[in-house]
Amino acid sequence: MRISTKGRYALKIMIDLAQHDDGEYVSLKEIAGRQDISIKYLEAIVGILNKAGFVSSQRGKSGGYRLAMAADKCTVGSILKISEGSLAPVSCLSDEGGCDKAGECVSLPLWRNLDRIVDDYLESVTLKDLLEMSAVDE
Amino acid sequence: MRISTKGRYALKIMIDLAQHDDGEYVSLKEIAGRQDISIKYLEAIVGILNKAGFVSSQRGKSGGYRLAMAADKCTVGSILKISEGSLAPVSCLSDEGGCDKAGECVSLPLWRNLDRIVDDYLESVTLKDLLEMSAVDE
DNA sequence: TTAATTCCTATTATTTTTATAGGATTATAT
DNA sequence: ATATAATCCTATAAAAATAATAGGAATTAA
Repeated sequence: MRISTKGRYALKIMIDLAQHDDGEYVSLKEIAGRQDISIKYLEAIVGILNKAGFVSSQRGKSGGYRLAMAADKCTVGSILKISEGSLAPVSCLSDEGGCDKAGECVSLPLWRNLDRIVDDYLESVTLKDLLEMSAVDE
Repeated sequence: MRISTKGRYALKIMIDLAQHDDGEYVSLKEIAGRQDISIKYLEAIVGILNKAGFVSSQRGKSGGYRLAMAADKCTVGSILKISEGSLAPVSCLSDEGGCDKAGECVSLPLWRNLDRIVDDYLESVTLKDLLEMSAVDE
């Protein structure tokens, strides 16, 4: 049930951009330094976020990325689903068509419920929520 | 966030044993036939369940396995945690010591909550629940 | 025009997953 | 007793997914 580095780093990128959301573009170099992840790997992950319209980018000198939406409109679930591909606990929930034994599968209702519970929670949390949660501790 | 075949097959084994829980031992050959999984792979997985005390075994001719506890006392969560090793969404929740940046990690509370939500649900469902859920459909 | 940045396509290394193989051991049924 | 059918044990291997790295092209601000 692990979230891969793709999802975790995608979330870190989005959090970092939310923390530095002042209209300026933030370069991957800065994010890489703060989050201790290689620029090259970040490039691959932020590319997904960019194509999906979660961030907007500016090429060239003093370019970088910034959030394409307000931090309180961006759910953690949407970020993780885009970066991980799917959050479904079993492939028959995400693959088209699903399993041919779905009708008789005793465990399928369990996976469906689990999937819904996870999705409900992750869609209920926004980037803003995360920042506020951790700000309380300071 | 996938459950591997180890966890899924472990659950299938337990469900199969619950469905044939009449005091007799059920052989892996029977389970393999019904669930369409190779005997050899089942051996590896049922070994984990056996060591953990989830099933009891009988060697030799007409041997096999049976549930070591009542189906309504056995939670899906316990089966998946034993077979998968851990259900934690990030390693810092399951590895000892965790991450050295835990104090400043903005995402950690999220992972903690997710872990608790998943665990709460999976621990609330027993093998008996699964059988009853699917029996309704018939 | 230079420097800094994103963007793009490959490639590679590592780890995890998903098994399979072969035989030793054990207990039942005949 | 003995053949048979099962679990049990250790090792190996194939495949897939994960986790990056590399090199350079394109772009843009200073």
